[in-house]
Amino acid sequence: MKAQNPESDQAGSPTKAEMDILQVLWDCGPSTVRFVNDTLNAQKKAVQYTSTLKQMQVMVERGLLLRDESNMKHIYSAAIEEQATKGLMLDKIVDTLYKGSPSNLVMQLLGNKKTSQAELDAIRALLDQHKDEL
Amino acid sequence: MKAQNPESDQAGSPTKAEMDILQVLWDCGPSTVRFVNDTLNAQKKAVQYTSTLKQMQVMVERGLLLRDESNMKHIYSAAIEEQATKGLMLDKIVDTLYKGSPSNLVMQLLGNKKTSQAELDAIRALLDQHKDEL
DNA sequence: TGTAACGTACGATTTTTATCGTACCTTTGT
DNA sequence: ACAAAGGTACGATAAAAATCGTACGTTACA
Repeated sequence: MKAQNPESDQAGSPTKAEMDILQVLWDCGPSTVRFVNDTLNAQKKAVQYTSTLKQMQVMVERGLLLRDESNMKHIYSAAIEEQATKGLMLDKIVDTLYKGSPSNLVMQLLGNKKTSQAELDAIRALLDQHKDEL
Repeated sequence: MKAQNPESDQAGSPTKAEMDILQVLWDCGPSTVRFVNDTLNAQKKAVQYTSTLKQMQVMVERGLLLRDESNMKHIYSAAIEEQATKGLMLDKIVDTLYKGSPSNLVMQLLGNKKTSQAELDAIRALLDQHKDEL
């Protein structure tokens, strides 16, 4: 049986467009549709105001956003944590692309020409730091 | 102007369903639709034979698969490299989720409870090995 | 030889995501 | 009072991705 109450459903992974919106809210905090739309357009995403509005309304239904309607200009905010959300998405990537093994992913990263020396050093530092915490 | 010849187009990122099919071909080598479909179903993906067939036909059009029609049972094979393809997908993840910084991604991985001690050790070993190669 | 098993072709449809137009409400300045 | 500016609601539609049914061809073999 399907859940009666959509509100209580587990929010599925955000789609691409949804992630763009969430990122703005994570970066800038609770905002109006106007602000989010302007930000997206400033970021080279040409999109109509009503499209963004609609997306955000849908996202409220999906449980991805919260909406404060006490003012005429509704204020939207992310209903899910940035790190937790990205963590889940990364988990899925690790599972589907790297047989569930994070080290396989790191191997890919190391072999990737795009990963700069500075980044490699940073990764190493992270590992060392993490080691100390054990 | 749009390319006249779809064959020559750059294959866009594979979709979810397409990745499932590609993975089978990467793992098992050139195969028939029947084999791919059986494999998917054995992996808990309930999907009809004709659906898989259609997908694979579309993927040939998209340049993701090659097809040998010399036999009645066509033999399909991946037209793109596994590592290269996954590398591109990972790049996109790094860009959109981690501001283009691989170390940010690794940080997430380290903080992730799902990453076992053994995995952490493996990652460290990779780093050490990589260091030696410099 | 004819029928069951197994293949491909291909259109149609469903589902999911994304985009937009139009109607209409509220605030503000004149 | 009312027009302009700026909001929201909501249905329609487009675009993308995924699924499937049906028609039809070929092979194996009883």
